[in-house]
Amino acid sequence: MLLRIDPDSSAALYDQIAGSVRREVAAGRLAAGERLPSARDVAEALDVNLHTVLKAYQLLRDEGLVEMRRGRGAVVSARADAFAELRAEAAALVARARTLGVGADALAALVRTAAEEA
Amino acid sequence: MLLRIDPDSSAALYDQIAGSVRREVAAGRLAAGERLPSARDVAEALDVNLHTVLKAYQLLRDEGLVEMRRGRGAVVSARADAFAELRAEAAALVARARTLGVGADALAALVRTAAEEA
DNA sequence: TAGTTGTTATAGAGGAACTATAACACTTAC
DNA sequence: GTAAGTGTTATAGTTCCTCTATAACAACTA
Repeated sequence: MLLRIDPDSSAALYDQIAGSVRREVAAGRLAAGERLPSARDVAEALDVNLHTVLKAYQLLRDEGLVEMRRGRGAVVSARADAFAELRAEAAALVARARTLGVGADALAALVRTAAEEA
Repeated sequence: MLLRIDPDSSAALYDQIAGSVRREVAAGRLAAGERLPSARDVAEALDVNLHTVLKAYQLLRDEGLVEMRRGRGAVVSARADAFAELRAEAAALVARARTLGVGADALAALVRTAAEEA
């Protein structure tokens, strides 16, 4: 489990943390059923407040990627498998966008727009 | 040109406006070379501040979707054609994600993550 | 020349993000 | 049972972004 954040990024810290977890899941380095490091451990490792990590975890929970219960910690949900499956297709779309001169920001916005239409 | 915003949405107003323009472009209702309505007109129509509209336009410029020059207005760039081409593929990815139980937020985040990796 | 456009500057109100501390409820391991 | 570890909730303060408001400026068009 490698979680990275860039304090100079314009993206919110909790978004960066959530993004790190998604990256691990999509890459298959974090499979369904596995347990995430405790929020307190992550907070200490990244030198960030506990609540910031918890907000990231809750965001992932809202997305259905992890399940959380107090006392037990955060566990990657079964939906993670679907997430990993989508990875290759997402990467293909990114590559295709790149050949057309469309950057990451624009593509992500386009996908979000497409999702809102359906 | 139909620009809509939802004041109750959690999304930033300038993001909603930019999203509206992307939607028009992706749907082919706004083609390369066409001119966007002036920021002042949009601001008045949506009952929003001029700067909020300009921030949306500047965001689209950073994405390469429009070109702006003072006195002349904002014009849809040639890259818009590529944008429209990507629309169908983006929609297909969204549909596939939906069958796997992955929502819009999670998918958009995944695409952004995939883009950052490459 | 007159009108329209994006650009830049300044200032303020409101809300979100992040931090900090503390207590609580549930689970696991001993 | 007890202790340690977990997410959950509460409160409060600081900082930063969003949005508004006003004004002037520079480039283009008719």
